[in-house]
Amino acid sequence: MVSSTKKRLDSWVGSGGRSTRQRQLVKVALQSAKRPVSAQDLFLELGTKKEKTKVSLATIYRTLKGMAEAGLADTFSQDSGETTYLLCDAGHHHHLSCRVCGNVVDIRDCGLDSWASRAAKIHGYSNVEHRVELIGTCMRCDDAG
Amino acid sequence: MVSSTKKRLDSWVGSGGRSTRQRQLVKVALQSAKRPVSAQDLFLELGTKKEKTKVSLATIYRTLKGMAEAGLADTFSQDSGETTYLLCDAGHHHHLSCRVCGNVVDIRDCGLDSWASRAAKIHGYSNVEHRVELIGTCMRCDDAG
DNA sequence: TTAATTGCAAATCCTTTGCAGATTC
DNA sequence: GAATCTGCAAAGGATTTGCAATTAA
Repeated sequence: MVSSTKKRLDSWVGSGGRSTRQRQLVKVALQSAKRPVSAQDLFLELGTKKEKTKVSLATIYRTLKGMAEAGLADTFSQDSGETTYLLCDAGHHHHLSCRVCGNVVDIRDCGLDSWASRAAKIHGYSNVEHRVELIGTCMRCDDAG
Repeated sequence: MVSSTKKRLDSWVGSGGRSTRQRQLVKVALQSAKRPVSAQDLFLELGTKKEKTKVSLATIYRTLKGMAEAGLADTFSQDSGETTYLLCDAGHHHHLSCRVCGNVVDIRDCGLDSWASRAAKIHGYSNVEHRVELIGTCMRCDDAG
């Protein structure tokens, strides 16, 4: 189980946000991740590098939250209770992730709107949004396994 | 955002589990809920009733977790961080919930398997599962609003 | 009887916050 | 220089766990 959300609020990075060493580090680290990562993950990663890349956990939490609220990242709730983040571009899309390695690819043009409306209408629900997650095995892991 | 899972493990209620006052109370309370409820919700609800229906928070957590693992309940991760539970029957299904009142109805026969496989194949993923959430406004809330 | 279960309180884990000092614009 | 950040440590909130007492079978 895992779920994602996206809010759209251009406070923060969009307007008024300042460019600091730590925010750059977090953004870059997030960009190079191919799968959702948690604040703790980034904290370890950044803290390990020999250079002066250390960023406090509090700042990482604040930065990730800000990016999510700005719509720059999608969030996922892991079963463990922690929240993970993945850089993503705007617009409606879903995620297809590998059950083995965790890699995620975006699915655009899902084409499920009419299906969703129909399904909802049957139960008397209107104004439907849908959220989909696909979990499979990616080619590489399939070959390896 | 909100997500659900279901594991299937017949430990617990299925085999070896004992029938206790507190487990009955939790089950009944869950049955009468039309929407996902948290351990805290049930704790308050049970603790409020005048009769001797009080169950400790720890037991409620343990019971809910057990029911989820036994496949008797679906779990949802709220944005707030808490986990909510909803009684559900077995088999593949999705949830359509009302964004206003939270009521949930099950969607069976989703018919999205081939759609999902196709979408996954395009990206080289095999063996796909899909998870869907529909969020709309139910008839009653639509009229009221 | 006896292994399973409960309650309570302490312990975890993840995340948020208050605040003083460091920074960016 | 002023409004924003950052870091640290303390605070929070949800959930889990250790353990002695209780209870179902």
